[in-house]
Amino acid sequence: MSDNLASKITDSELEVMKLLWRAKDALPVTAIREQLQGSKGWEPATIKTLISRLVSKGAVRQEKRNVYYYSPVITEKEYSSWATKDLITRIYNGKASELIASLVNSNGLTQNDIAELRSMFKVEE
Amino acid sequence: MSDNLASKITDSELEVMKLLWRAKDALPVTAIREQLQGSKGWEPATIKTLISRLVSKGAVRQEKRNVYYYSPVITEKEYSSWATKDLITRIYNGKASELIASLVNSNGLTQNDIAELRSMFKVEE
DNA sequence: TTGCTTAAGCTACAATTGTAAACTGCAAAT
DNA sequence: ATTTGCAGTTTACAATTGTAGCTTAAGCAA
Repeated sequence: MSDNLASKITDSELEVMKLLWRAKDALPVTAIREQLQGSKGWEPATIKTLISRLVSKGAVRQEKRNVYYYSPVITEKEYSSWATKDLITRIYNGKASELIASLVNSNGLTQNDIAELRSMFKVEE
Repeated sequence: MSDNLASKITDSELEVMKLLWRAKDALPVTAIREQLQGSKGWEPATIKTLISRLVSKGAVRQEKRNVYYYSPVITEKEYSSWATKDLITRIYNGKASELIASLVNSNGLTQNDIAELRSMFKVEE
């Protein structure tokens, strides 16, 4: 994912992306609005603006049916791994291990996380 | 660290913070400028603006001597662990283990990182 | 067919951010 | 004593972001 896409997804826009990622198929504005109006308290116009901006940024694709249907161009995995790498670059000198060390040392991990990680790094491969 | 401090440190400001974190003692503008003008190509005025903004945000403290000396109020560790938690909250559903899983699946880890993690999560406590 | 609803597009506007110039006052050099 | 330069302060200005209204056109209800 080029810096031109993900790097420009803002916080508000990310809420729209999350919704689209959850949806299995393309959604019309109506559906997007229904979900965000409640959870975010945004006006319809606000939601339309966010969608438009995502389309111009190339993060969301629109297909014309009766009405436009929107779906994500970049996947959630692409985005989140990009965001993680970006964090590592910006504040951990590019070293993932520093990120993890920081998590461990700052009590950023719950017992549950630790348990999961343990099984994750047990004996596989 | 409250959301009011770290959350508002912007990318440009972060460059100033990094410099102050590296310095053992408080620095006068002169010293800050010297280092950032070269590496960043910023005009003196720009650097002064960034410092002022950091001071108003409470991220940097100034002490009057002959001239003001600046030093960080929040530590690098505080900031980076805050930024990490913020990332986890925003895009990993609050679960650190999802962050790490993403790192693993997107080849964000070197062999070395993996080895470290394995010993980190093997048999302790 | 005629107006009502609403999608889509365009415009708005304040706050923040990146970047910097202008101004002001003190301190050092002459 | 004056001048000059630079620290500190104030102001600027465009781009981005958060938030939203206005306008236009088209489909649907009456």
